[in-house]
Amino acid sequence: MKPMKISEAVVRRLPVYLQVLNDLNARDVQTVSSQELGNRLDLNPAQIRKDLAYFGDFGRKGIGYDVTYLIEKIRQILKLDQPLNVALVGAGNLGRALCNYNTYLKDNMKITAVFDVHPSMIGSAINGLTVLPMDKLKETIVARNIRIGIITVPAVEAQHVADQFVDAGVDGILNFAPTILRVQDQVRIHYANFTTELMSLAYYLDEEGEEDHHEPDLD
Amino acid sequence: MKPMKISEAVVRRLPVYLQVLNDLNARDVQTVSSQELGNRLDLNPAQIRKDLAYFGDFGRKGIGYDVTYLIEKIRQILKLDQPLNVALVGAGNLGRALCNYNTYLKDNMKITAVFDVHPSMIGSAINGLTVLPMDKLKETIVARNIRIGIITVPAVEAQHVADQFVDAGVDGILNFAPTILRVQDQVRIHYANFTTELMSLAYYLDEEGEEDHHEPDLD
DNA sequence: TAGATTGTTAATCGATTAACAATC
DNA sequence: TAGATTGTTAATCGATTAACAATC
Repeated sequence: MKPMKISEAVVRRLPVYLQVLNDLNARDVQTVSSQELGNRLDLNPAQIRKDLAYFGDFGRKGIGYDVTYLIEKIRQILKLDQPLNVALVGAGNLGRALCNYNTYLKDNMKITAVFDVHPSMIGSAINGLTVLPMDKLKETIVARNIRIGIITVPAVEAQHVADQFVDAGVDGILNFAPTILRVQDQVRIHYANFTTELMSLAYYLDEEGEEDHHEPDLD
Repeated sequence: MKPMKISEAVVRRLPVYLQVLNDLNARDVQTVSSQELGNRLDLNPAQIRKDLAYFGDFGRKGIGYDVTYLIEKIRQILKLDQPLNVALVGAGNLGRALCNYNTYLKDNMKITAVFDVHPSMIGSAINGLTVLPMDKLKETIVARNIRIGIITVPAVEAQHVADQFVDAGVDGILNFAPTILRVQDQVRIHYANFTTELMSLAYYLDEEGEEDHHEPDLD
């Protein structure tokens, strides 16, 4: 257990490594080098080695990394080797889509409670879960040991939901609403906002065209 | 038109500035300082000023930034002042949720075509759009001047869909499938993967607890 | 004028990359 | 042994922040 501070950039790359490793594993690849991983991810091999070395000596000089072993190790680092209960507020289109994605069962992360403010929603079932009213939020989160809250309500309601999550004692929030949330420092917030993503993508349209995009006619 | 290279970090902050500015605008705030924006976003005011100064002199010394003017300018920078047509492949739960989010009409970005491989889906309507078969993809993208493709299919199909998007001539792809895509360099790919987001969030659980989280009993 | 706040330069900080001894 | 590849140190690169003259 090294007391070294790991940068957020490193932590964000770990799930991506895991993604590629799972893919290699599914194709029965036994061993992979940082070079090979770098190719697949458009990342510098030295960076990958350095990232992994923060957490231990997972590779073998002259050989590379054992795929299944590295998967196991990264899963441990990300705490995916133990169950993680998640609650979701907002049983609209997006919320329901996420609930149905409980494919990530294999990663031990599971949405175990769904809430909504709308009386018409309450009591309906989504992928085996009954939608609960907001006044059951705190007791459910405590009783089911829920650590993370997902917010899929409209932007105007998001802060209010966040406050209730924090009050109920969650440690992290994943916010899909297009708004900034203010919470106590010890609660971590990640944003998953596709509008933002789409906007930054829009910036780059034609951007490369300004350099040398004079397509030679190939007829 | 300065020939300066803008870093990706800067571009990714612009939509977030826009979010906050729209919020201020909705509450009839006329003017905002970098200090105030920094407070709301947990960002250094100097960074905000520097980010904006890459694109022009939008502020007034001693006063701050005019909210509506800055919104207009950022929208121009992100090319949100002109229509941007988007196509989506994968009319499952998530795909339908995104189509129904065409709230972002006000930003001129609009999903104008939806495709799916499953015959059972084809012909059905989602938020006014008819789901089309994949063999109509290229002609539709060309005909409707679609610049961006959204992928909401399972991971194993994602690369194939990406190839078709690239072949049809899109400039950017927003990929929701949990897999890395390989495309020609001039096509830009952004990833919107909540599993990844959830995993990196999981890493931080209890992390702050190791520092000094000895909650003083307050009874 | 005094106070506030920008745009920008210089200083600092941190992250990425190159290079290489260790070793499989 | 020769070739490959790690883990790690040092060098480089780039991004963030501090500081301040300009000016509203």
